Amino acid sequence: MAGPTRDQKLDTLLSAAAKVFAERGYHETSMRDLARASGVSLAGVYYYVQSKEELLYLIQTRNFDAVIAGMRAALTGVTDPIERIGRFIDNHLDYFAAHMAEMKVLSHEAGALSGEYLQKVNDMKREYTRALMDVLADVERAHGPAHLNRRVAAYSLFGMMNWIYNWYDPLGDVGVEMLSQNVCHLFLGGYVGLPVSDAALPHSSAG
Amino acid sequence: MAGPTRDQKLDTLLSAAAKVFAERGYHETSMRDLARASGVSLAGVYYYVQSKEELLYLIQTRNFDAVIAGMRAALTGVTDPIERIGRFIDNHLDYFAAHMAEMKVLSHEAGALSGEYLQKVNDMKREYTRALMDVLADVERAHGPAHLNRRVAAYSLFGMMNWIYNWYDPLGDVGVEMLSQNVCHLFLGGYVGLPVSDAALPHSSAG
DNA sequence: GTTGGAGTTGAACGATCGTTCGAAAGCTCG
DNA sequence: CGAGCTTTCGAACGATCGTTCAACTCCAAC
Repeated sequence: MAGPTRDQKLDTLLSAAAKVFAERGYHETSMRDLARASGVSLAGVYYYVQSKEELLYLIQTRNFDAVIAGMRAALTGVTDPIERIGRFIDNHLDYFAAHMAEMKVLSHEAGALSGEYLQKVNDMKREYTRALMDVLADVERAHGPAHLNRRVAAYSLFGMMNWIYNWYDPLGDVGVEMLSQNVCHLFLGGYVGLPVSDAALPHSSAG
Repeated sequence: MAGPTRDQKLDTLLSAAAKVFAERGYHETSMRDLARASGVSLAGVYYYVQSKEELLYLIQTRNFDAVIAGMRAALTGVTDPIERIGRFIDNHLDYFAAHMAEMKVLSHEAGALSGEYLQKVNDMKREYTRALMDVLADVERAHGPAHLNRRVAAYSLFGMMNWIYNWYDPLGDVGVEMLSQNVCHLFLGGYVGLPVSDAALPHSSAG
């Protein structure tokens, strides 16, 4: 019969805030909007959070943490560079599609943070980008140097994946697996220069 | 010796506003910031513009108009579907790199408009997206059906191209031609499934 | 030199913002 | 019951927001 714990209430608040931030935008959203959306009073929000900016920071770091952790788990034990890229893309898009509001806030509201908050998120961004660049280096080691700049390729892939909050509907006629497969094909076909068989993509394996 | 005309002053104001909007974001920017950045008084801004939202609207439509007009011009007379895609990408990235602030505002501040303003920009977006989809249909007619969803491919390309405001520096070591060539290679290699020779890309032609 | 419109301004308007604070309400344990 | 916490809230704070307006300058036309 125990009521919701403090952390659970914070999670509820963060989830409600992410939804409103995603719809209206961070700066357009007032703390009164968040209070209304989460069912507490205006002052009540400040019992769980120190400031509006910390609210945004918590949404960004918690979800970015989950993305990075999922990426590490998806890559451990996988040695084939092509499949490593597939897993990287898969993890990113799966999480994105399952947490559209939070990931839109992470992708779109990057510049709204400042000071230490901004620095910590930027650190995670650097780490995540580095991980992708390392996988790309693996691919080139195995399949010969790509005919395009590695940094351009990496940010192009991030662009493909992060842009989806502008158009993708997880409940529409394009399923998440299809989306992920298409992005894999698009990127790998262009990056390594040869068509990738479906069998090489992680979608065909269980789990 | 004629001083700047009214339209020229409006252009100056829009250009200054685009720069500030790109740096600080639309909602974070106050009309007082814009007044300071453009060298007029706060009230003076309202002599040239009816509202802050109209300011954003003018930045978006004027530049979107230029992108669409450039695309039409770049595509007229070109029949080879692959080269048409190359021209489409080229025009988009060239204009983007040459007007980073304005295009960041167009890409990133899409949801800040409302009412009739939003509808008009959305109409242009639909028109531009349709143009790309038509070119993709041409490609498939010429090279056989692609092994990926056309809509996913189109929005992935827009993602690659529009995301650059997050990382690309036109004055850095990656030139605009290299960026455009890389994106062409990446997209065409993945979309039509075979490597594209440099000769097929519009960069190799004069102009 | 006076009129009249174009351009510009300082000062102010009401509204809304993020945040604070003291008090009230609920809960646990003696 | 009531002491001592956690949790919640109404009300208010100063600041800043977008916008307005009457008044001012400037300059060409008569």
